[in-house]
Amino acid sequence: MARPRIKDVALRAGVSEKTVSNVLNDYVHVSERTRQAVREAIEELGYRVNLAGRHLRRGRTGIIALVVPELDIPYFAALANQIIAEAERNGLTVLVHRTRADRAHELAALDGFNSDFADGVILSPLALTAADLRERRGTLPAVLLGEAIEPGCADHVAIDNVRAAREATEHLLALDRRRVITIGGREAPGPGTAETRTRGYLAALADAGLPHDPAAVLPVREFRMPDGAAATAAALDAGLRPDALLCLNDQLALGALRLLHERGLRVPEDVAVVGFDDVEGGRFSVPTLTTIAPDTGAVAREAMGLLLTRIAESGDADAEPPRERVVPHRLVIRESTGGRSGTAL
Amino acid sequence: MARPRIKDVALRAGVSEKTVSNVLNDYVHVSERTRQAVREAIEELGYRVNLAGRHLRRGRTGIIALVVPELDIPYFAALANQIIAEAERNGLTVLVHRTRADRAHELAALDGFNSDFADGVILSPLALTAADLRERRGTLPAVLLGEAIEPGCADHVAIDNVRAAREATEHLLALDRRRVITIGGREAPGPGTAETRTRGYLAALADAGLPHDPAAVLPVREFRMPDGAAATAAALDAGLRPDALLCLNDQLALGALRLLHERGLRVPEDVAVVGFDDVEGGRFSVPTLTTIAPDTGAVAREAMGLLLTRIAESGDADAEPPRERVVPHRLVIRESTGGRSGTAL
DNA sequence: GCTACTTTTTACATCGATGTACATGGAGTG
DNA sequence: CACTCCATGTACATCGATGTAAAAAGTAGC
Repeated sequence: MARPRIKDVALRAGVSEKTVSNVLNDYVHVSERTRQAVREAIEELGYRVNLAGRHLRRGRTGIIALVVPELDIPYFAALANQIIAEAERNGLTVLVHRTRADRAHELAALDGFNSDFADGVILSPLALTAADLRERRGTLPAVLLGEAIEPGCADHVAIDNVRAAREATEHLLALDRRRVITIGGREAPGPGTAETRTRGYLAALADAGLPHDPAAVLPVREFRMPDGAAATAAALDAGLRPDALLCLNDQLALGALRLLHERGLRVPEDVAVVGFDDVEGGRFSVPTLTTIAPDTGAVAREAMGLLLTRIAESGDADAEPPRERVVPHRLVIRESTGGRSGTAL
Repeated sequence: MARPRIKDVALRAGVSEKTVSNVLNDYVHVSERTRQAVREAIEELGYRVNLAGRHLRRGRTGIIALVVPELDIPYFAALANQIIAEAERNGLTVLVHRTRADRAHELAALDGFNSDFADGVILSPLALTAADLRERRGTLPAVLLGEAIEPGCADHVAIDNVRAAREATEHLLALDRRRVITIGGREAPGPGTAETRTRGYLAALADAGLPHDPAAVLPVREFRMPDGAAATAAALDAGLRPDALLCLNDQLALGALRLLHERGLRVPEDVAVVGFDDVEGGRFSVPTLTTIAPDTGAVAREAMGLLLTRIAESGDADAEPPRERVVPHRLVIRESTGGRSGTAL
């Protein structure tokens, strides 16, 4: 038999369709007797609400879109996992899109182009500009992660990247490293992860009274292992003799570790290495990886919280101004900077 | 102004709503003039179809659900990435759920309980039984990945796990290793990944005329790095003196590599290590990891293909019987079994 | 027993797009 | 020129659930 409709349930329970709907939605003024009867009818028919109908009527889907550059970058995978868990906790479902770090895709995400079903978006942008955000026409509730495009443009959750990079660099300097280079850095104004972390790095150098060599900031195309290895190779081949690498994420760092190994350089004796993100791979690498560990659970929670508020507000003219949430991070010291030779167990 | 409806477009273009709908759906019999007029009106109003309405009317959402144990296991993350890409290519959107390897969650996924929106499901089960599948009442089109629950229960895509494990084991035996143990193995009948791969391992041992020590098959709770490290530690502590490890996925292998390093065992000189999945981490580990590389692109393509066919068929009484697709794999030999010291670049 | 409430239930319109079935009009045919 | 035929366009019902407004049923007070 075809899937039962609310009408079938109503018929069977001997009440009106609206009453069934009321039971489904836990409306208060339904007598216990009726409620029971409806429940039974639902049970007997194996009825389940048709979300299409509900959606059309209510204008909400209970789906949120999560938009990340690529899902096979462990940090984003872990984040997605957390966000899905968090969504589940709130009775929501997560639709995942990837942007491949493409500006057009990111813009489309904000305007809800591919996520027409979504009540809101959590976006991890890499290529958006502040102007993009200001000109944004869509009104889809959105929360940005990571990149701090510009304060006040949209709800935003991230760690304090400048401070984190500064702390990581200070840690390296405290180990008496003096030739610290940055893999994945980009010396430029702007809100990007690369830029903000580079600023933290430069600030730490300046504080320590160390000269700054522009050649020590090595940009990469993507934040993946091959890029980390390639950039490190390029640095060595260019004659830089770093005694420490500040890698702007763990993937870059793991790539760098591998390359240093291939070049016969010992970590941390010859070169110390730090990463960002605290992915699982860095807890089992040889050597294990010192890293800045953001509280991703907090990122997911805050992002979801902000988004839910936005969704609830949507339609209100008196919506709150954009909110900023800074989540905590900490420096986890492991073997790659001389930390205690941790056991994997 | 409120979001425009099809009605507004019709009004503006001076045609009927249906005509607008026809233009939207590329219906053939619309004169070029009318088509243009409608297009302009759409443009001017910034109209976009409301998927809720369309969904209700059509009964299809263009959303498919992808259900995996956890998204932060690199293999599943990579797979998800591929599937999302494949879905995009077909104009579909992917909803992601996690089961945490929980049978109830997996069942719910098959019945579409949390994926009510989805036109179909791609499920990577870990805990389902053949009985579950046979008793399945839901009619949501579904494709299973990986575990070969039982031939003929549902559409299914996987590599030939038995053969793959056999090849990997033969590779180790060809290196004159005689004490090969299996991390993550499970000696039992059944269709699970652990079970099938273990069978391949045992078959290779038998073929080589080697005795089989039940203690050499070490089950794990999860297929993650910590479990690999723990199981390896347990094996060593139990007095096994393996000269090769067949790890049933790369995460286990990477965990094992780390632990072997901690115990001062050299890879591959003292112990050779093989994994499954060919995740990126194994291409940059020290040493790099020999592994069985499934063609995940093919997995994604086949799964999507099967699912689309199923969705197209759904409703037909004369649906095809369950289909099986075996995708190719290959053994990639790297340093952990003495392969050429590959460069990371 | 009647009024004045409140609680419970119902009929109906509605959300937005599209399928059905039919009306229209112009081209082609004998 | 009447007539078929087909391309084009339209009115209306429909998908399934729920908000609105109002009817029906119940309760209390006098």
